[in-house]
Amino acid sequence: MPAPRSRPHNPHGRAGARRDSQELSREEHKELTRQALLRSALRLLSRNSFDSISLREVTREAGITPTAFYRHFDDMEELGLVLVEESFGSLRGMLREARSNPDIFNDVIRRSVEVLVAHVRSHEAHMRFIARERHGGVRRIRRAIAREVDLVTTELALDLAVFPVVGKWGIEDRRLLADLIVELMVGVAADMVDAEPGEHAAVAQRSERQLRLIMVGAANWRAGYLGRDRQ
Amino acid sequence: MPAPRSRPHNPHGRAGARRDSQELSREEHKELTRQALLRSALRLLSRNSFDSISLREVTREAGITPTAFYRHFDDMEELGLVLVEESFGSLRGMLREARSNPDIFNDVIRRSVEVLVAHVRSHEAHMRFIARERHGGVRRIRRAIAREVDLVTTELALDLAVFPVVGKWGIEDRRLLADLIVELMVGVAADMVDAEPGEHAAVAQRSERQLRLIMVGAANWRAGYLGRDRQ
DNA sequence: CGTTTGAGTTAACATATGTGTACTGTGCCA
DNA sequence: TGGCACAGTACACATATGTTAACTCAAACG
Repeated sequence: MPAPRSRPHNPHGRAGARRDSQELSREEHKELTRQALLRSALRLLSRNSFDSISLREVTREAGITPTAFYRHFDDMEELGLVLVEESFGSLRGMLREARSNPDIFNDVIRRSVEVLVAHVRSHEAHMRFIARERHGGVRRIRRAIAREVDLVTTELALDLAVFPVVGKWGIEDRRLLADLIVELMVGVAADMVDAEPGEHAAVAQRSERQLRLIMVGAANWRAGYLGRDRQ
Repeated sequence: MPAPRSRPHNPHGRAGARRDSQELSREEHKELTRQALLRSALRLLSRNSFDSISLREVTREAGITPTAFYRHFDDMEELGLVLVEESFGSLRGMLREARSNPDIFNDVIRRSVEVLVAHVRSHEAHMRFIARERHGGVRRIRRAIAREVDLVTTELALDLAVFPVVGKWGIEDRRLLADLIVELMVGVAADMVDAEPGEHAAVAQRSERQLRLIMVGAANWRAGYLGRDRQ
């Protein structure tokens, strides 16, 4: 018995990571290891896809026993759904904010891209997770992400009403445009998390120009949804 | 011993799937089980992501023993890379063809979308695989897909030279546009494999309109890459 | 201050995985 | 026709997984 069972409990093994049990209430502690689990999952998810990482890996990374996992989540899937929520938590509000103050419509584009870029930078792991699982292997997670993306699209479609030309379109057509824009932005986020940090600026600039091109198309769009373009 | 070991070899268990060993040469047979492995993998990949399916699952589905796998591929990864090749095999040629005959430029759009939709329909499993693994968990596969997408983009950028307005742009700007278009198309394919077959037409129509909007933007684009849109 | 609660532990289970080694038996070629 | 190549098999291995059951022991509560 080289290491006698003299450490028969040691709670908050690494989970707390800040300080020991001192001056932390019981539920504060629980919340802390819950966060540790989420962050551990996120770290593993930057290398592997969701349905290939195991419950045991996550707990190992978080510094707790496999069985303790069940104190926090029923399932790995449940943890994944929380990650989806987290990922879209702040983004939606920030994007809407970037679109308000419609002083100069031109700048709305640049600001939206800036917000997205900033969000990708500060929530890189989350966004990589979203990009990876958007069409990934776990049905419920795919659905959850689709729902969130849909919300963003719907909001954008509504906000587009204040734009000069587009504002006169029907909601259907504005949704079409919103869909195009959101799709582009998701693509940008996906490209960015795969790119080197040094390339972020280039990706951002490219997508800004593409967004601008779309807006030119919108400004010159006519004759409704079946309008022929005037090549 | 209810089932005595009286079946001590039985090659082509299910792999052949057509007929028994009769009238099939040795290497024809090998090719057949190779195909069986690829198709089995593809079937599993419609439900799970690549790095979560196991070698054993694939062989089980194909009707051979796990160890026989190594007669065909070194690795699951190698099998994955073959799937990437297969997925882009016919698509690229068909797309280029759809863009040739630039009689009426307007129709090029509709025809391109048609080709894509047809390809998605006839290669649904492959396209789902691509959509799923484009940002998926396995590095080398991601890279391989990126390379293929890049080729498609480059080809499109070149072909855009024959269009009336866009043709006068520099290659850089044409690549920007090509990139936008390809990104949209990949998104369409991804949406389509997730959608019910009944919705295919709607998705196709939506994307065609979006593509048209982009072309309107291109037609009215001016003052180079920093041009301000004329809202 | 004694009791209860519950986050975390250890131990054990049935089952799954990738891969090595040794085999078998048939299609093919000399 | 005899022998070899080799696609496929059987068996074994170390290791990994999800989950159950019974526990410990400190914080929170009466």
